[in-house]
Amino acid sequence: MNVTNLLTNENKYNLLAGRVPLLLNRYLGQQFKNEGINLSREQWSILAILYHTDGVSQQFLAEATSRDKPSVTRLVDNLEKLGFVERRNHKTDRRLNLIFLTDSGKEMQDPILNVVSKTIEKATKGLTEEQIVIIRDAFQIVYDNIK
Amino acid sequence: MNVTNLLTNENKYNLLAGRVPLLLNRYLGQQFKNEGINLSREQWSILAILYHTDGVSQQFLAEATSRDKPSVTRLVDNLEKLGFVERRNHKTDRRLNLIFLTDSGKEMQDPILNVVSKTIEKATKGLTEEQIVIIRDAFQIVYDNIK
DNA sequence: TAATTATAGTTGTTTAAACAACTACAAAGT
DNA sequence: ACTTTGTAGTTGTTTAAACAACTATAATTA
Repeated sequence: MNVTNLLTNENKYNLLAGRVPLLLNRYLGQQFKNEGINLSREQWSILAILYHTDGVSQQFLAEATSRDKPSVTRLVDNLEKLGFVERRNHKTDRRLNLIFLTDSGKEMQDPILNVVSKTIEKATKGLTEEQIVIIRDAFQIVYDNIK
Repeated sequence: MNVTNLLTNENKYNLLAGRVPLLLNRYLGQQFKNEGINLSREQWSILAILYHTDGVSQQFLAEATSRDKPSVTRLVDNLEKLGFVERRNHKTDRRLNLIFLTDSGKEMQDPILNVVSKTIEKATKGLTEEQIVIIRDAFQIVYDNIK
């Protein structure tokens, strides 16, 4: 294929980190609110890990979400205030907090996934699986380049 | 092509608005800092518009960067404090601020574009133009779906 | 012309990201 | 055992995003 210099570096930057992620995050936040779910998109990213693996350390959450430790400390603070998670001490290693879903947090799983599914289905309407797979592979390359 | 359900909706969400944009933005901020450029990535997004079209309204900047008006007010505040832009009154419509680059702001253009180019070249090393074009078209679809 | 509506921008508040500096604890090396 | 190094988490500060509420001005329309 012979595609020559269609995008400047600035265009590429905007493509990879520009308005689409910004809009999608904003849009998800609005959908949560519309459905009466009192949750930020960032808080959801933490809950999403816990729905997969409950009872992990903050360090694990930081790595899994590519955030730094202070960011996770505050997200967990706020999720704890909302009553969705709780910190428990590790049995033997007193440095670790293990983060567990509360019953209330577990009850949120279905409603949250519902909103996320509707949101992403609307957002990706018209995209082929082929496009999505290409994006996935391309983003993996970018991730490896700068991680 | 027959690719069946490779990604869940949650995976798709993370793909479009997840860690890659987060990491790329963080990485660009670090590169600016390394090069002694006292500028946030968000401030750069405003300067980038002005390097293309100097002397536009804050409303224009808001639409061009998909930010809301308060966000632009504060970005312009901070760029003004840094001495890179100035607000001027519109001749006839007293509601409008027109935002102009200062000499100091204009002097930043080359150093900034240098950092952005290096950053994006490192980040996209190994991507084909074909992949980038597919991402561009796919993101346009997503943008139209949720804008 | 006066009232209404729309547009441009600002301010207040909450939540989050990034980074530096810090405390507490565990593990390794001597 | 003691010191050093590494790991886990917190706190302080600055910058930004989102949203609501607000002021000022312009455009519309009754």
